[in-house]
Amino acid sequence: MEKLNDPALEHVAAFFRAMSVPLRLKILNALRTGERNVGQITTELACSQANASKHLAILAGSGLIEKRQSGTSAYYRIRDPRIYELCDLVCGHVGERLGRDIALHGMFAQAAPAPRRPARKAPAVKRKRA
Amino acid sequence: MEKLNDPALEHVAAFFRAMSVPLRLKILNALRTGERNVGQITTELACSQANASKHLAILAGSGLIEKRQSGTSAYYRIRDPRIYELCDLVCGHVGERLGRDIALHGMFAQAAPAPRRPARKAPAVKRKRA
DNA sequence: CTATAATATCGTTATGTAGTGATATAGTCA
DNA sequence: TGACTATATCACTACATAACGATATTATAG
Repeated sequence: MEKLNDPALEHVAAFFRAMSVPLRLKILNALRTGERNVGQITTELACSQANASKHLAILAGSGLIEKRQSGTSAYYRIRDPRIYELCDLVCGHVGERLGRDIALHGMFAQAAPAPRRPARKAPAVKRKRA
Repeated sequence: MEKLNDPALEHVAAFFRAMSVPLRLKILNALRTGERNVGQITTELACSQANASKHLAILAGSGLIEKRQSGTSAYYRIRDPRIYELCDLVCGHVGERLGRDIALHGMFAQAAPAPRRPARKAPAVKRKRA
């Protein structure tokens, strides 16, 4: 990594950015056991169809997953299972760091770091933001 | 990673987020050969002191680096060198993907993905944003 | 062609954040 | 003590983007 020029570094950063959203990690996780279409992801992860579609597109654009169209359905699958090695590496690392005494798959549910609030609260006020 | 609850997933995502900014990758890279103080980072990476300080703080907050105060200087160092294994893994992955024919440390400078524009263009217009 | 179903996309809002210049804070030395 | 140095922090702007609801697009079935 030492010898990377700026565009290359941007690609590496973009890769990490693709993995930096919980819902996308959940999607990758769901694809562990095989390909899924958008509807299945929407159901399994209990998110909106629009959101699932968007994040799947982002993951595909980042080269993490691949799309296969079949009729009106779009099936997505992991492009390279080595991604999971990476995830597990990070999980181990993170697990070590926070809660040296708490197992990673246990529940360290006390210290949620900024729970990603749900956005959109006021219905429509047309730019009030004073 | 399969068994992670939401707070844990957020931590993993936060880890990836910390690595998702080119300047921060450069900082980690600069720390490969040993600890550096803020001034050295500022000089080596040709960035502003404020920016260097901020990103160092972010990396420290994410647990990727550690701070050691010495007089007026603040020295930062890598907390766990295994980070670099991870970086190299990703670099290899990214390198494979874009430009199967171009070496990673070579120059694939043609396809810069969103060059991260410099922000701040107009000096001050006081909320015009119509 | 029409209806239906599955996805993708659009317009919106709220929020996060990288970078900047200016300033505050703290340690060192005369 | 005051000047100097190193770092941290502040206020700000520009921009990116996650989530939403609504709509457009596309393919299949009848």
